[in-house]
Amino acid sequence: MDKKVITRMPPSPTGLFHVGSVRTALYNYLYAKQNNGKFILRIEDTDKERSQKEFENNIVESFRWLNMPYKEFYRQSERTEIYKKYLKELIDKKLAYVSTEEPKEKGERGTVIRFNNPNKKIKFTDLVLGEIEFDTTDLKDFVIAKDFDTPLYHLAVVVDDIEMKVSHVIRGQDHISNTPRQILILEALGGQRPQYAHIPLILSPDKSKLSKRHGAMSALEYKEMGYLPEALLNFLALIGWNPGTDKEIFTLDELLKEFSLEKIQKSGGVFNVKKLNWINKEHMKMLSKKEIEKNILENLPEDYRNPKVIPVIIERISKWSDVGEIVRAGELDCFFKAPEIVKEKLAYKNTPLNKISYNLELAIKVLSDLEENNFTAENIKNALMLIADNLENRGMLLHPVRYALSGRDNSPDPFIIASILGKNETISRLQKVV
RNA sequence: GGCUCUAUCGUCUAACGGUUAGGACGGAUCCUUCUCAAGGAUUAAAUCCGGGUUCGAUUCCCGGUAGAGUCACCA
Repeated sequence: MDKKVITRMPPSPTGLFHVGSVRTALYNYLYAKQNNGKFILRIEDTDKERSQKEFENNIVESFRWLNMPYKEFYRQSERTEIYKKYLKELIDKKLAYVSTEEPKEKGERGTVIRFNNPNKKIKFTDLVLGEIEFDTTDLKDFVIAKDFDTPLYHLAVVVDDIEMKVSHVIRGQDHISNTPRQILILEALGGQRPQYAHIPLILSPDKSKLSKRHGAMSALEYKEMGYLPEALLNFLALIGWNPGTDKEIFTLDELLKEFSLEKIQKSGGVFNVKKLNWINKEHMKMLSKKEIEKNILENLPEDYRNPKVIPVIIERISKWSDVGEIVRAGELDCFFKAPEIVKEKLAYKNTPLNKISYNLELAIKVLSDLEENNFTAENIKNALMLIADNLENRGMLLHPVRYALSGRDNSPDPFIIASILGKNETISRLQKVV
């Protein structure tokens, strides 16, 4: 009978929950859930100085946004008595000792509790990296607690993993050198060794560990930027893992089906925002019309909230905050107010202006013949193309019409713009220009 | 520097020891209504170096080199 799979995510609330941790959490979550196991969130706040409630809130909120529910929640700061019990046991068995020493730095104490290092070789099999061996001699008798009420990281982690019956420790490779220390404590306590899986780090474009100066780091910043949580998860999952097939777009459910520890990469992967944007766009395409509409409208300034412009916007964005960018760039202005027209820009290549204005009058004529309720992009296109195709170049008609309506060098095509503006406004803008 | 780990296109990656080394993002070119966007097509682009083992190494072994992580009374 296999033991129950229990995984955990142990962030310390000393900063905003960042994307590297999101991926670690995701792998832990997926592995537990696909094995009918249990996923635990454990706040590692033993450092009273650096831990802050607002960061804990940020962690919890991140999990909520990402839709990764955990079955149990713990705070190490509430478990002091438990650590104390184990600490005493260690000391009773002479596996640790109270050490009185000269403080080397300010803030250091005169007495601390040190682990009695047996100075041996520790070997373990990592699920990602394979066999790994460390000589723990150079670790010396490391400190495991400042006093009985102030346990330090390694002690707290090991005690909790024993108490919570954690079966798989899935964490970043930056923790690999912590593993021998923790195994030492684990053995002293007589606990059962979990399986270790040290996953590759997420790197900055310069290949160093991801850091703040390379852009957004915290999970919730991606929420602010209007990324979809499932897309972020999809993207992160693919750094350091792949299904072995060509499939790249995954919902959380699909990830749950396909994820496996065996296919995790050994070396670090660079965080590539362009790929994130592409993945996010693919996820946006899976959204219902209603959801898309709601999100775009929310990101539009109030006087720009016309549902008609949604089709124009959706094909130009890869995340919701891009809506604001488009507005700021003035790309939507022509739908809401008459543009400023520069006469010289009206001409297509070197077509003389009198020829242009003649073509424009032709356009006004056919558009006037269209019924108000038939004024669709499709019908406008048909009507205008009839004229344009008889010209030596379609641009001789299409360009001035588009420019007259938009006042921009680059814009959506004239048919879409006209259909959004409506018959009256379209014709009035064209007439004004003529 | 010590310890540990890693090494395929710019990036993420695929390839029972035998493939024209495949896919995706990004790039370039072209097409699709003048421009933009979206879409489609095409294309450039990689096995770190040197030895072994083998009939045959991207793949296995060794050595270099390069990179990363870590060396707290933080986690």
